[in-house]
Amino acid sequence: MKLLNAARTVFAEKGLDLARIDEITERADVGKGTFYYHFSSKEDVIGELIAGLLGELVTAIEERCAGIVNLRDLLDTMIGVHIEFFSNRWEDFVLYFQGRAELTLQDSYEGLETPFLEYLGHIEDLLAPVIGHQLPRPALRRLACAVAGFVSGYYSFAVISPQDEDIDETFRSLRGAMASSLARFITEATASGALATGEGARV
Amino acid sequence: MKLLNAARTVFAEKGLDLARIDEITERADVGKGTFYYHFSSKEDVIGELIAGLLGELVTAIEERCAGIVNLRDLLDTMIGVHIEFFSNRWEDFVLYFQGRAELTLQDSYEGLETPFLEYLGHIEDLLAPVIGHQLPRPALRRLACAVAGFVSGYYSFAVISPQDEDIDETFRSLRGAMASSLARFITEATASGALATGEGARV
DNA sequence: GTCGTTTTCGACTATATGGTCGAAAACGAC
DNA sequence: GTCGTTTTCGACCATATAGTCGAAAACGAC
Repeated sequence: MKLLNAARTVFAEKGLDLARIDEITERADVGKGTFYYHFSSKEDVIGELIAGLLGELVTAIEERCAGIVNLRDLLDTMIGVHIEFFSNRWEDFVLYFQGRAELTLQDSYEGLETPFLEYLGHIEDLLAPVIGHQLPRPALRRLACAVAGFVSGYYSFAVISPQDEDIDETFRSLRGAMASSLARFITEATASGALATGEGARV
Repeated sequence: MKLLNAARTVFAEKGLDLARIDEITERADVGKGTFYYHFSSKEDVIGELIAGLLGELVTAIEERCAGIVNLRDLLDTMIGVHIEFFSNRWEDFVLYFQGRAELTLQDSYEGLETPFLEYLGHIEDLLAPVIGHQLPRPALRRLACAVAGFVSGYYSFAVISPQDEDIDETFRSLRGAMASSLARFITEATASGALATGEGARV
């Protein structure tokens, strides 16, 4: 929809908080009333946008990762899906990242947390059967966090490097090394009992 | 200073954009005029806060990493410094993360980029002599991005996991595995020529 | 204790912006 | 073409908040 697209653009440009409804409606070339006819508030659009985005991402992950039984392959594919997904969708990456940043705050936008937790949940579900050991939920969650965090962490930092314009290309070239190292990371962390021990920390 | 501390707290609570000057001055228990006597604007405090934070972090990194010649040890120490630094400094981590999120936007706060680039620069300078191969600057930058991104990426995601309250503890337990895998990541990426090749992508 | 300087104060201004609302257009069934 | 429903419109309201400013307090040198 015209409004959602305009919103996506403006949010990616100004950030969730500083984006103005007026600017969204202007870009979408509709009256302000139209906006409030379709959405109940600013929070509402943000929620819809992020939920849609993560929904798509999850679908892509599920589709491409189904049936993979090898940890390294799974991670490689997962990373690959992220890269391909965000490739040429810069606005969506910013949205994803901004949404995540909101979550570190005390009062983030209503309903932002749920889609992110679902997203993590799906990653966990894919990881679980492929990892040798039987892991408790919280440990799995930590691994899912590591996977998602590593990918977006690198991506987000690479971004502020001005001389390096073709991030996707660069990222793709690092993908293999990253998948291997993540797989080893998981294998080692699991085997060493670091995760099982962390268990006692507070689960 | 009272004002800086109040500002830090409020920014970490509400986010850079939504934090109100009024709330900062109230918390600091000073008049509004006092704020504007010390800082020229909201941007000004943000800049000062982030620059101070990253300066401290860089100092800590330099101190602890000086003289380490082994890649794995260097990474382990680097990660360790980050963990220790942000341990019990939740507000500062949020600030760091929010600041980074701002950088993905078109018009981020004036002067936020510089301290982050300096921070990356220091990481690069430590990494460079320890890596076997001679790498071009942009490739080094990518590695620095990976290190910083991985650490904060995991940290930030782990945060939204509600059942897992002792993040620092958990993180500490994963530290070893992470350092090894990052070291391998770098070694492999360098050896495989992925970074050198990425060179052609746009350097 | 006086006087110049530094620092503090909070009422006030200017403005920006989320959200409302009643009227009008567009649509579509008949 | 008429009438009820859906959708659009943008002027308008209420409010929040960054930043100003003139006056007063605090300080400190002598």
